This record gives sequence, C-alpha cells and structure tokens, in this order.
Amino acid sequence: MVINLTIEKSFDLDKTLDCGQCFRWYKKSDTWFGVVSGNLTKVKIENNFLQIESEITNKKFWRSYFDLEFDYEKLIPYFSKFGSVLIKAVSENRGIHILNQNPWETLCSFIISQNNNIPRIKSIINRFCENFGEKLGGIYSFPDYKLIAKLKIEDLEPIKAGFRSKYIIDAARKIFNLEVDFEKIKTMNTCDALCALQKINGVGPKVAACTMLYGFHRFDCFPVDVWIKKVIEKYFKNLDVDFGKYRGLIQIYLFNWSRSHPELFK
DNA sequence: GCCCAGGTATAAA
DNA sequence: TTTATACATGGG
Repeated sequence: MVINLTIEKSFDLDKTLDCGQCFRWYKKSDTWFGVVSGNLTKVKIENNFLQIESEITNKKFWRSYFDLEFDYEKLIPYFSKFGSVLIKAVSENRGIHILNQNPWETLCSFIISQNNNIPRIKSIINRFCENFGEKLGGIYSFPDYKLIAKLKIEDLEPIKAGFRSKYIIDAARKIFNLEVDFEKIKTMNTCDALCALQKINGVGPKVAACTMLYGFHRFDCFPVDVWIKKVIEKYFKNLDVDFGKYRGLIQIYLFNWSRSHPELFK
C-alpha cells in the first residue's frame, strides 16, 4: 500500500533519517528503505508529499513516526537566543524531526554506539538483525528483546560487538522480566526514567539520554557526547549551560553541526 | 602498525 | 569524591 502525507515545507526527510538518531534507514537513489514495527517500508518525497510504501497504512501512525504534527519552526527564536553557533547549527540542520522509534531498538542501538564509530555501529546492528531478526524481502527486522533475552553472551559472537554483547543481553533480560519497565518509564518524570534505564549494565547517562530523547521522545534530555563537549568547551563558557526545555533538539543540531565542521575543533 | 570512535565499569588515588 | 584505565573491533 502506498500512502501520501502532507508535510510542511521545512520537513527534511534526508536530514531526519541521517542525523544520527537512527542507524538502519538507508537510501537508494531517491528512496529510503527501513523496517518499522516489523514492516519493510519505503519512503520518499514525491511532489511535496511524503510517500510511504508499507503494510502499515494508518496515516496517524506515520504522522506520529515522523513527528509531523509538532511545529519545529516555531522554536527557532528560542534556539537563536543561545547565540550565533546555535543560529548556524539550526539553519544548517533545519528540517530534522525526532522520530518516534521503537524504544528497545533505540536503547540497543545506543548501547552498541558506545566507544564506537558510526559506520561500525551500523555494521554491528546489521549483523545483529541478519542473525536474529526476521527476513523481510532483502532486509531484516530488528530482533525482538524476548528472543535476545534467552541468548547467552557467546551467541552474539557473530555480530562482533565486542564488550557490548553482555550489555545487549542484560538489557534484553531486564526489559523482558520488567526490571526495566518501558510502560512505567513512559509515565515517569525524565529524571526517574533516566535513572531507571541506568539499572541496565552498560547504560550510563549518555545512552540513557539518547534512549529517552530518540526512543521516548523526551525533548528535555541532553545526551552529552564527545562532540557536544567540544562545542560547549569552545563556544559556551560554563560546562553546565541550561539549554532549557527543548535541550534535546539543541543537542541534535549541535551534534550535526559540529560533525560537519570538524576543522573547528582541531 | 597506530589511533580513535554518539561511553561505561571498575580500579586506583 | 575525582581521575585513570581497560574494553573488542575495524575503518582511516
């Protein structure tokens, strides 16, 4: 089934799917391929519509997945208050939306991301899917935590995740036995939720913040990674600047801006 | 070969 | 309490 969604002109599909919030969407000519809720999905921009080919035909679902109802543009004055760096970062990355991704996939992906680079993160996740997901045409679904919870650490050897394998298993098990309860996390305040996620071995403040921001859509989470540290050290005096309620969005703008200007941080 | 990558756990100071 | 080191792997 093909559906078409109306979009505001500022929405940027390419930036949204390639800004470091997700790792499995890939582009071939003008079409993005991915798996959402276990369904092979193709997405492209066609005549100013967002065209989606998927078994999932619920427009409301897709408007939520791509966060099309939220008005990112109205926040530009708020972002600009934080100075010229942010003005540049926002203007160069205008149109990024935060997806409503599956929380388990998000958590797992960012566990894999630790002390790792993006190409290698992607290849580990791909091997994880190929070995433990379901085959859907030419692409594999993200493995279910219920399956992963039953595995031993050695079973993950083929994905070459190194020391992160034990963390993946621990995460799956704690989610499975509700030691970490995603439904409860949704109802918690951000601080308690971050704390709850960090009960998982291998999940610290950074992975927890990424999971809350990208998996639970909490815009008040600010993942501090090496790039953000560099930006803050260079352009903001105090290391504990308060970027306010939407600091998670500021993070993604600064993250992408700093990575596209590495020469500034030599 | 060496360096380092969307960090975190653990040991040592 | 703060600071140092190991961790698995492979792309640059």
